[in-house]
Amino acid sequence: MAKFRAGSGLVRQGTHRAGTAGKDRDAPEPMDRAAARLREAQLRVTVQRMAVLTAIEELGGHPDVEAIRGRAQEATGGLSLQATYNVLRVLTEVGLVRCTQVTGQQARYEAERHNNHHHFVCRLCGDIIDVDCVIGEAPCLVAELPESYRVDEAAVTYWGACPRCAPAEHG
Amino acid sequence: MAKFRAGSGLVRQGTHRAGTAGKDRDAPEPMDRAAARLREAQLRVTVQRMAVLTAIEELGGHPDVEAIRGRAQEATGGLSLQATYNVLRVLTEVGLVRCTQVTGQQARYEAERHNNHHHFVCRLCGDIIDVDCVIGEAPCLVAELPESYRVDEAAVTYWGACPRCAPAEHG
DNA sequence: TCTATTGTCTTGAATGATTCAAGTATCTAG
DNA sequence: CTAGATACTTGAATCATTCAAGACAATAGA
Repeated sequence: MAKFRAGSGLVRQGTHRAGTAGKDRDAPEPMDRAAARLREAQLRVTVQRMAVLTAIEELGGHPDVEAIRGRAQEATGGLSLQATYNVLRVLTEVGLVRCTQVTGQQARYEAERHNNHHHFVCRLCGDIIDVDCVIGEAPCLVAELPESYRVDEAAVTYWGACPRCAPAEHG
Repeated sequence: MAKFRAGSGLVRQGTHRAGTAGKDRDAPEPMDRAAARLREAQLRVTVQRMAVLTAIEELGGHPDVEAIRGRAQEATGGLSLQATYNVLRVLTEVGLVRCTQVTGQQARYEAERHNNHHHFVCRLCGDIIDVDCVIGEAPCLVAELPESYRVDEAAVTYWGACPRCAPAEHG
């Protein structure tokens, strides 16, 4: 869990005092990618943002805020809950991460991969799993709605029991 | 807003002191239907449950807890928030009403009509509108999931801007 | 490299929907 | 009509999320 700081690594930027820390020489690859992503999105590059973005990518799946914060703290040494929320909101706004909020659960996040997938939610354990859309790019978008409705997204959520919980469901 | 009580009306039940109030002789039709529905569902018939069920049906659309309580209070004269939640949970459990919870909004309820429809959600005003499924009974249920996953429902949510909000969206 | 400006982070408190708990009132079977 | 079970009321608690003010850091410009 190598800690890192905002300006470190291959970042070509006004401030170019490379190796300030001296100990994070071999860690930075994913962090630098995160920094590049942030710049592309016109966002300020901060330790917290890099840590959160990297945490989501490395955790995989659909972690919640607490899990993301926990992972990000390993890299930053301390990340406030508020900052976690702030960063997640910003990252979601610019489309770097995707927020999925399921009935009665807290928000969950995942790295945006632009592959138009949907979600399976286990009613028992609450786990969320990606499901590729078999119908195509925009699945059920052929809704019978008047033209006056602007539809920009169709989200499909499958409900059921996952393999681990399905056996226990018998009763 | 005629108030009513549990045993009133055409209810054939142990307690048969009809006309206790004497003023709600012509109102009871929807309430009695509610009472019948509750009994069919093996639930105890209470003023609060009848009022909530009737409120949801008469309100139409997708009212939230507060709206339902407000309407139900007109009939009961006073319905606690807790009771509203309790009743809604029970009614949902037995399938008399359907709960729809959308990202970041409070829960909304609608009368269950068993017609397999989906929802359009306006990103701006949060309004929810029913959308009939064009593909058929079980729309996108052909998910590419391993057999070990038990899928029992596929919910499609369309996101966009409703007619009232769409014009304001132009920036 | 240094400084100013702007935006972000931290801390602590507030919000709001929902739920828990204890006591009272009501429903239903007998 | 009574007993027992269940539901309702009141009041407090929970939990994710947000608001607000001050401390701090990142970027642009000198």
